[in-house]
Amino acid sequence: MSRAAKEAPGRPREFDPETVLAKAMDVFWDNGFAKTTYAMLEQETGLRRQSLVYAFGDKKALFQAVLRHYAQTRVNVFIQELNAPGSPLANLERAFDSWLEDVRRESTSGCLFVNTSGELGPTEPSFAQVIEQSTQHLCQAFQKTIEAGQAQGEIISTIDAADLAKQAIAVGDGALLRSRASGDPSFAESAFRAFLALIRTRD
Amino acid sequence: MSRAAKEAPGRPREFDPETVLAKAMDVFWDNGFAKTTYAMLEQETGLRRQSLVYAFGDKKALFQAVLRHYAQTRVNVFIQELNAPGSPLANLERAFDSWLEDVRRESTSGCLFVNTSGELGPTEPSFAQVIEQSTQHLCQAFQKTIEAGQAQGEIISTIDAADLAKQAIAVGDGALLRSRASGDPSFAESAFRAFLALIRTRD
DNA sequence: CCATTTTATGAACTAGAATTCACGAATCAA
DNA sequence: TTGATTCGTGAATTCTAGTTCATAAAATGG
Repeated sequence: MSRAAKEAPGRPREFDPETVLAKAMDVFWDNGFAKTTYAMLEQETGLRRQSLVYAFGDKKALFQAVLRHYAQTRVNVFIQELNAPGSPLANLERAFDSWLEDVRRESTSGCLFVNTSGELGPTEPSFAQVIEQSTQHLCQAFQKTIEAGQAQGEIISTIDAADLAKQAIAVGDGALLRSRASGDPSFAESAFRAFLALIRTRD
Repeated sequence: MSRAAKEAPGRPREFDPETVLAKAMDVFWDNGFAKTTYAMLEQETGLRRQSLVYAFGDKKALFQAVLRHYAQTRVNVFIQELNAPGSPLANLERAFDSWLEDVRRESTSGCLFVNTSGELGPTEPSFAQVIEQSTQHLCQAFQKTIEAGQAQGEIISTIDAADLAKQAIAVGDGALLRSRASGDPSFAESAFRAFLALIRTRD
């Protein structure tokens, strides 16, 4: 991964792109795409706007890189939590719990993909595509975990796992959205609690 | 409602505010708050920008009026569907069906409140308040319907109705968001189908 | 040491959009 | 008819924000 870091011809860049991307992500996450200005990005990253443009392209290209960074960090670790060994139902509970932790820590941030989908919808295909692809991966991970839970008898098996997976994502997205808008984590807590109780097999 | 329309001192306005508000709502609904320009609003409403400013105030005030109009029309008819006489479960199904119809007809619109929450979150309290209040009304309507269904034995009663109501809203919001982003109604169809199947009592 | 290439910086440019100004038009009261 | 009040219209204004230009700095290769 870290090869070919020496033989560059010109002046070496003085920053780590991943680190800068992470900082930029926070700015976009807090403010959305339209309301984020280069002045904010300069403030947070410490770079001048032209350096950002040079390294990542214009504002849209930068945001696209940010979305990919979000998918590779946030969403993928979430997927790994779902794929952990052990009880599938427990994995689901832990996944929702980690969402709740985010909501409790900084309730006004929500999910970057949810916020972006709400702000821009399908109007910017380059953004929508990144989000769509990552969401499908997440959906598959949910489905796989749910199917495993159904096979083990932990999760109700009278309902199609693919439908349940989509419902899980819908609940997560909706709850994060509402919690962000209201600044109150209790909405997400209620919704998640109800969902987990519903899919558990009765005994 | 339509009293006191004659005794105005000056020149009478040449348009119906409600009609104009409905047209403006469509523009904001399609484009979001930031991306909507006065040029678009002029195009759609037929009014000049200064007439809009004079009648409704600046852009934020206009959008606030639009949000209230949305609550009074769209959301309130939805609530009435939930409150209809007859089977509570059937009312729930009909309510979700009417959401689906919207998604199928114009899949890229979604819900104005969801889109706005995603775009602006809590940064504009005057917007967030209108949305929050309307959402609470909707939540109460869901809860009431669910409680009635539980009393009649149609709906599973081992889970708190308040939690279920929040989950219903989360599913609706999330599914509308995703369907808008992808342009595909099938996500909402799956999520709704799973939710309705889950809350129905097994027999 | 010189040519080349890439990066950093400051300033200028440009476009778009919300707001405001000034004036004409329409209605009512007296 | 006149004055007061509100509404409609077109243009000007002002400001913000993304993009681009020109130049300096720092590395590599021969």
